[in-house]
Amino acid sequence: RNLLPEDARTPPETRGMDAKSVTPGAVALILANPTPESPDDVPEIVVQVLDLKPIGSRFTFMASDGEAKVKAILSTHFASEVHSGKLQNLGLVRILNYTCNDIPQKTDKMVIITKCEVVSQALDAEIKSEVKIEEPAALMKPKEEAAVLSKPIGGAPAAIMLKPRHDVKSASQIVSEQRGNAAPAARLAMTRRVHPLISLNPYQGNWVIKVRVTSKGNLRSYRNARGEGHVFNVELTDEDGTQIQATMFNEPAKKFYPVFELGKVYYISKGSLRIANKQFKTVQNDYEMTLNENAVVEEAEGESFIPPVQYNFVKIDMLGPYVGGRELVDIIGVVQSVSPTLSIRRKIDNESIPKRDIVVADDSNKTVTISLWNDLATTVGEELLDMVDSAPIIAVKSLKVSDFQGVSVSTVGKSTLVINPELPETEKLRAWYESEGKGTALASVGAGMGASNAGGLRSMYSDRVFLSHITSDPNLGQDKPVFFSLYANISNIKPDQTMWYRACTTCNKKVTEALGSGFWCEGCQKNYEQCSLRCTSW
DNA sequence: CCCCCCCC
Repeated sequence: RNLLPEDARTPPETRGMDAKSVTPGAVALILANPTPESPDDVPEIVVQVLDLKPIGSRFTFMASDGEAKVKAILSTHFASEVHSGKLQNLGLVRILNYTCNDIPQKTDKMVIITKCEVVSQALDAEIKSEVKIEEPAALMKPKEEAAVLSKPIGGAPAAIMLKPRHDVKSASQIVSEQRGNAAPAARLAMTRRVHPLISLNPYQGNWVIKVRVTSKGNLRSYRNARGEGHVFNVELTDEDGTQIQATMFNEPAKKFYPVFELGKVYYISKGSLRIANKQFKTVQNDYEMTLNENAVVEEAEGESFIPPVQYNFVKIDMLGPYVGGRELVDIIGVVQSVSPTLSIRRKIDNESIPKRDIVVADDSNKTVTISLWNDLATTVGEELLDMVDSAPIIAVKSLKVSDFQGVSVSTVGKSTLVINPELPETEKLRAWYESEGKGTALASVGAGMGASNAGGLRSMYSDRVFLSHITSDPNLGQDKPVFFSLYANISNIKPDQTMWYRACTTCNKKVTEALGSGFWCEGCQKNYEQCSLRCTSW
């Protein structure tokens, strides 16, 4: 392990906002010490930010010391610094902790910055040093690192002496030592450095992560064309807030199901990573993890707590694009009504499942029906029924959006519901409800669509339209009416070739709007309150 | 390798 001697480091008290330039040789310093154990092992490193750009929810840039450059990626939690304008392109940042993403057979190194501070906002130009240096020490193989001597560059520390590390113990080492009876494999894993989740990749398997179980799925069995088996998923979150989904199959699924507990913290090693299928992604990570029988999972004791749930609330009037999709949504709203519990018989196996419908409203001035299932229907639903008169606010995580009644939502196995959550949104909603919502007759988000579609084509979004209960499916032919809803991109609909008209829900013939209300159907010779929307071509 | 999640 490569470390700077104490006197080569800049004392923390001199690390201020006063640095006006980069640390000469900074890139070489980083690459010579690719995985510092803690911020104490990181010398003064100030780099200039070049080519700052977003990649997904994160930002990358080229970290420049005026001479050499290295690709850098900022942990997700620095995104706000960029958005706020504090961290700017051409600005200076002091790197306080980092880890290098070491992909074998790849020459381009990447520094993952886990801690940094802004030293200066954008300078006028890119800093370019006149000094030429030779190959950075970085290109050496790990075994050769032990005796690196860095070159004196400008005003940089004269010599970078390296010493074996024995002075700083990582938390995992301490835990490891306290647990002398751990399995040898586990103990070995523990003595290694804890990697930030963001640094993991499919090409390098030698890591240990320290993560909290922030979602635990059921141990399910499945049967399909490829065979049958058992499967079990967890969502893991590290201290940077990076998340990954881990999957176990068959024996490992059974083995680890009782090991992983919601809210507990674990050291994990010897898992494998693969590119996550975008279609089924439940967390923000390009990769997903598989744990097989060789995986090492060790609880970090004394660190258990139920983490604050991270919500991504969708306003009720914005549920449309999620209809029929796989993406689950979170909703926060005021409970307006709670139905009795019903027993629903599942078609596939005749099993009875308790269900309860509740109606919630939010400050988009819309309501939506939420179907609660199982425990959420019985226990939680009963609690809601008891307090419905006080208009409780609920936060529901992981809801499936369907087109029933135009738009409605339903809990799934992993859904959670919190009554009167301590969130800023709760206060906002309460204020809205008291001042406005309570005294207003709010419409269901699905009203005017679905069975009660009387309004024709509704354009809710700039790039798409919501069509509900179209009575002709172009795949089935005009004469075979079906009922379905969809969101279609406007670009897929050719306005000049498309005729929209209102059709009778009974005979599917064109109807005319009746005087007063409803629709007159010539075919039925009857007045209807509802009609459907039909299109003659796609 | 799952990715289903119930009923109208």
